[in-house]
Amino acid sequence: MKLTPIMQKYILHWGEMGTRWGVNRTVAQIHALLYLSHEPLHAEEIAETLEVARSNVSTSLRELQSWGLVKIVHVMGDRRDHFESLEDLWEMFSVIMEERKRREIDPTLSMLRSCVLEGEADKATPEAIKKRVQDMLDFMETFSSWYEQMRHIPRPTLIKLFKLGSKVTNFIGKKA
Amino acid sequence: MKLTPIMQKYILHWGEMGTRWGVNRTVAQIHALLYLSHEPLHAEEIAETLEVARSNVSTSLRELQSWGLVKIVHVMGDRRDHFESLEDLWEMFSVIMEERKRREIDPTLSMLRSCVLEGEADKATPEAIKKRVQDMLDFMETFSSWYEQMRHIPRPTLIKLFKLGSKVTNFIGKKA
DNA sequence: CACTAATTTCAGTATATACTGAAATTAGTG
DNA sequence: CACTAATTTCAGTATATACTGAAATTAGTG
Repeated sequence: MKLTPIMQKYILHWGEMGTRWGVNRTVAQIHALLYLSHEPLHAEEIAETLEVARSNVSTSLRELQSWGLVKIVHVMGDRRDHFESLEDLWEMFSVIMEERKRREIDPTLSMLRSCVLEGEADKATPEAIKKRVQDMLDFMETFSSWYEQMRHIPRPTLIKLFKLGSKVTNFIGKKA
Repeated sequence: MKLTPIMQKYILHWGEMGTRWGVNRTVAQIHALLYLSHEPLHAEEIAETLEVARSNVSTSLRELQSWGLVKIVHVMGDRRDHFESLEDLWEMFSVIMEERKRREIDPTLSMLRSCVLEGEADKATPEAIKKRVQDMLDFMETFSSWYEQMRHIPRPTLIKLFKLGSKVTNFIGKKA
């Protein structure tokens, strides 16, 4: 696939951003490329377009699939696997949130809970420090349960809520 | 400072999480240590506690200060700089959001806008692809303006809003 | 303003991660 | 079921980033 300057700019920037979020450059670039592409691409084409090794593409695609951001499709008369990205951005966003929560927030909550638990019997750790741990746990649990509720709201309602922005406070202002 | 097992567990986990979010391990560990500590620490003590080079601590503290997460305080009768972390977690969270937006989202918005702009005169890029770029821009702008509104809501109202969770939809359900 | 403690800078090195290319494996096809 | 295309695995290498320790700088103190 031949990249136009606009596509190049987009993909390079995305790769750059990826690295800042703990996603490797190639993975982010492939995701960007597949998002832009209006048709599924096969691995060979991705490798040529981004000028990276075929094997690198293979690994990166596997990673993207494990996130649920990319899936395999097949094209009639072609035995190669083709890949396409989620295109709905709300969907994409929610998939990323979900995965990051599962991989990062949940383990952190476990860690915090176990710190609090061990803290009860532990006389070596000053109370002030135990309190900090407890505060962090409370904070993250508030957040986590907020998120848990948000993800069950039907998509259209959620979008409405977002577009409403700070106007929601008009309602709760009266109530609370 | 002597780390108890709980503190150690907390700090090591935090360092680990940091790396997944594009923050280097030592920076994240120092932040965790200062958050836990009920009193400001000087650089030497941080270096000893975490068993890293003094110079590394210096650089990392500078980074944390640039984020606004840590600030210098002075202790009577001691000429060394001491450091303490923000302790309010809502504050900490909002500082991190603010910085990440400034460093990552804003530049991405610029990139997307310039892609859309160049797209107008560009005949090489297929319309379908231009549309994807436009969609991404719209999505991120919705998000960004939502965030912009949220950050102007007074802290207590915001906290109320969070604790309310999905119940907010009760209100908008009737309205929208 | 000389002295010393504290801090920062920076070149060099270590470490972690990304990437390559060849070899091995898997899976379609006649 | 032999053949070949497609894909994956993996050891080796390259690259980016983190970290160290010595030297330079800064800034308090008598």
